[in-house]
Amino acid sequence: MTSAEAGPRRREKYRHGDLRRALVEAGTEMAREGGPQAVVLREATRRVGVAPSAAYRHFEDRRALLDAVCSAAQAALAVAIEGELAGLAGDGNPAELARARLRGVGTGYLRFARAEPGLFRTAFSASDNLRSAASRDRAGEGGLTPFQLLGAALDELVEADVLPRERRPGAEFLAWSAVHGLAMLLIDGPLRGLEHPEAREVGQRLIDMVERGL
Amino acid sequence: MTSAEAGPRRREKYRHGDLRRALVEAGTEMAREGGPQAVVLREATRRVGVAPSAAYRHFEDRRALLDAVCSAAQAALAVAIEGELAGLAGDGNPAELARARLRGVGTGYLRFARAEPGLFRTAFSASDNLRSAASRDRAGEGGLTPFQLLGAALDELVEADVLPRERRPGAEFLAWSAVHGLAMLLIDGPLRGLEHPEAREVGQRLIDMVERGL
DNA sequence: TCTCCTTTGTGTACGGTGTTCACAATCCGT
DNA sequence: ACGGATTGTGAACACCGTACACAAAGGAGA
Repeated sequence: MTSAEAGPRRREKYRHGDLRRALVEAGTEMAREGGPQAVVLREATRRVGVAPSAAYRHFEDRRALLDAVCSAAQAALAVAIEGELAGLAGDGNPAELARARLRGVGTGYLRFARAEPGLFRTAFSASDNLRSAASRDRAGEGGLTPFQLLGAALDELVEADVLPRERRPGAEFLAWSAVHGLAMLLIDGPLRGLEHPEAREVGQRLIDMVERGL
Repeated sequence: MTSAEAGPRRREKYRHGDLRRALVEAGTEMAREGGPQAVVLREATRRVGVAPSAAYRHFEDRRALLDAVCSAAQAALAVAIEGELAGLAGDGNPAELARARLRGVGTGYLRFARAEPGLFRTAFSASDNLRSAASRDRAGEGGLTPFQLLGAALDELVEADVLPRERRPGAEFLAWSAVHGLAMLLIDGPLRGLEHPEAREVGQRLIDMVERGL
């Protein structure tokens, strides 16, 4: 008990314990509120209660922090898609189930984009991040990234004989393009402000187009 | 001739003449090099040779400058699409020409995205800008914005009896979604670095999907 | 032509940001 | 218990967007 008088309360622990995770969580919250632009290194350290330079013990860059947040956002998207898929029950017909699962990936994707626009934009903020899309911390509970979930749904479609096998290679890029583009239109573009029923309808219509045209 | 000795050469004209346009041009060049993030107000004034605060005589905000650059980028995109369309000659069959024109809009869009990724990203940087997409300074030589060019192509498709009239309303959003999404994949996403022949092929395949599924 | 007002660019200043670096506190293996 | 590696601190730098008072230039009316 050297100095227990009314000095400014000492920090409980000099070491934080898990500063890296805390910073990513703070950054994720900021991304949720304002997109990738809003994840500000100094603000993150402020929220965690730590000096700005402390972040550099765990991230080389602001960009590195943003990449971690980006991964977290992609994982959240994967979880949303998994949630959409979980409610699907096969009524015996495997072809119909496979189709429903592909639609589920699309609607889950769009639902997440509208529910969490900040996180969604962050998940796809430009960087070298998206190159290796197959990483554990970009995945959901099942261990699959959003991209891999889409690929799996397409594989099931082939297995159920509804998508010709020769059309399978590269099909994920076509489907992904369509849904991702619509998501952008809905949150940033001219379709912003479309309310739930209309947004849902145009989403379903787009997925119809993909199903028909794939 | 009050002070014509060896003083530091006076600025030729105190008034710049057309500072606003000069700033937009500088900003556009920076956007071309590094996307929307790279259009920095101070740097623009530096390139033009003017004090930073001078910009505020012509733009309320950095955001206002960026919006102007964004409009210029959209106009450039419109010109690129028009260029793609200009090479098309009808071989008598109006249905085939209409189809070719729709494809032209898509390939022009994708070509521009790959040729000018910085400008492309800037053209669709998130803001209130995209809401009123119909403005003269977002248009090409023909006075139509990229969005309106797509709409016109779809109208021709209806006129040529290849797209059923009841499917026309809202179709631009479906087509735009697909092409825009692919553009994003090609410049920022997992398809980055795809070279010309492959990129062109996946583009054509996507447009096939749209044509079939619309 | 002179004067006065409006427009447009200047200089300075403030707060915020990312980043660096020497230093201090803590933890951990020996 | 000790000594080195790890992790957080504080001060500093350069840069950014923005605000404000001031000065230079131009134009309208006498």
